[in-house]
Amino acid sequence: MSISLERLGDRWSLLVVRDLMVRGFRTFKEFQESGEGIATNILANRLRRLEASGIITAEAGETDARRVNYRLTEKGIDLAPVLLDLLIWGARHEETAAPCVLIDNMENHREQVLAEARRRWQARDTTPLLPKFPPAVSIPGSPDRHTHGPKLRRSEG
Amino acid sequence: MSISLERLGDRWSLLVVRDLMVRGFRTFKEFQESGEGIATNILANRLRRLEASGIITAEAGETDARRVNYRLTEKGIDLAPVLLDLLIWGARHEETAAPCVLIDNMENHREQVLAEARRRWQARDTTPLLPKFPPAVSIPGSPDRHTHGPKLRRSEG
DNA sequence: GGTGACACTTGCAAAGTGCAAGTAAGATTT
DNA sequence: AAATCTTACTTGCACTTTGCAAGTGTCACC
Repeated sequence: MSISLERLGDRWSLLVVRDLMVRGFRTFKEFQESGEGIATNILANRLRRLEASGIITAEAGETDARRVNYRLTEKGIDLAPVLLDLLIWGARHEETAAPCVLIDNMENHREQVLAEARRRWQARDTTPLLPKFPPAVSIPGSPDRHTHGPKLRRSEG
Repeated sequence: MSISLERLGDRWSLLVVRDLMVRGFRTFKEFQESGEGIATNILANRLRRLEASGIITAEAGETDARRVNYRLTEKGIDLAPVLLDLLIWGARHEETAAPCVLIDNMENHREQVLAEARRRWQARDTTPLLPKFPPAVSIPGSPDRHTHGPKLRRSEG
């Protein structure tokens, strides 16, 4: 586990992976403007490190050669469970923009969410897995639940 | 998720949480001598930050007042899934000391491993969840599988 | 062939980190 | 009760990493 933290144990690396995975980012500019406020030199450095670790790949754009398209490797997409758990943890214990329903959804349909993330990766489908935020992610084949109201957290009693 | 990384996004914080959770550490000295090589000032700083974030608590030892016993809070033990996934990811994709069987065990009995971690936390049971390494963790009520031989990783084909 | 977009570099100040040494307070030994 | 030891830190200092602003090189489009 300490080796994992050697690769990912900083403020930015996992955010880059997340943006690739759930927000469908592919280019330097998208990361830069994502609102997280990562400095360009750090971003460049992290992209290189992630590439060196085999977590992402970089390839020149087809239509526009200036563009560099970053993409998760299999090793990278295998980080999905970590990201999901971090998201759930943050939503449960910190102030977050993420609505309860969405989190519940992710906790209850964990395997489906992960499968969907992997599917999109494989299909090169860059539709964001998580929307801006209000609308809940809809898992194909899972019954929709109502969209409002705070819910008791699992382990609060 | 970015809030999660604000709390835990560095080289050491999650290692401290892990040592509390699976190695049964409780004191400053144990962390210091754990072999990971954390500097004492950084350790002190991280313990304070984790405490400020409500992830751990510090209380004076009962028999020896010099001793400070650190303990995970509920918020802290809720990081168990993150740690488990990081461990599994590292074992699958990086060189690790952890034997395949142990990892398989953890992947296949995820919920049981997490339940066991929580149980020990609740019971203040500081027996390490993960042994030194060779012996595999035995989950109560789960059939033992044979202990040797490399196994195919799930997503390698 | 000039302009602008994109993906970076570079320079520099500020913050964070690692190491060695020191300190304070409680326990233990004599 | 004085000396010593343990534990949990803090301090000082060199070094590294980060953040911000500005600059550079390459390509596409007009």
